[in-house]
Amino acid sequence: MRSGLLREVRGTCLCSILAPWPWASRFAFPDWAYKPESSPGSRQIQLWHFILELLQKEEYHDVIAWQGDYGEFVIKDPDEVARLWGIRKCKPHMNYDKLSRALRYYYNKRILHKTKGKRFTYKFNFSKVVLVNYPLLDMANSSLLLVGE
DNA sequence: CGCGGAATAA
DNA sequence: TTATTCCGCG
Repeated sequence: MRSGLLREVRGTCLCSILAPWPWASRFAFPDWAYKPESSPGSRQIQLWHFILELLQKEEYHDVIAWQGDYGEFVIKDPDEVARLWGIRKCKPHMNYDKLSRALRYYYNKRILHKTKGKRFTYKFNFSKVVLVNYPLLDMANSSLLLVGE
């Protein structure tokens, strides 16, 4: 996969977070963030997977990037993110209005929530997401994953 | 902008 | 079920 960024925690493949914070190395991303569309069990690419994908690549730091608290990110260029998402999903008429509606559906699912007052800023509920994706993961021994929420 | 209902698609 | 599309409201 992505050698160099990989860590092994209780059998679960994790990738170190690519963030500018000094304490960033203490945290990690579960590998579902990098799960290819073709992998067994996964259907079409999900929006939050795509968001994580962009967040993980430094070439998009002017488009979308981590900023603020752990799990918090800012969409610096809404039109560009929408354009990229539209290309990925073959939806040429995608725009931020529609993309943001999809993000809002994540609120009830507890995958994301809005950082109120901060424009284009959302925050991942990593602890919830990880529990959902890795129900058997021993959270007591994976406190590094529980910082969000 | 940000929100969430409603209809519809895949 | 996860979006996509459209939209009225604050």
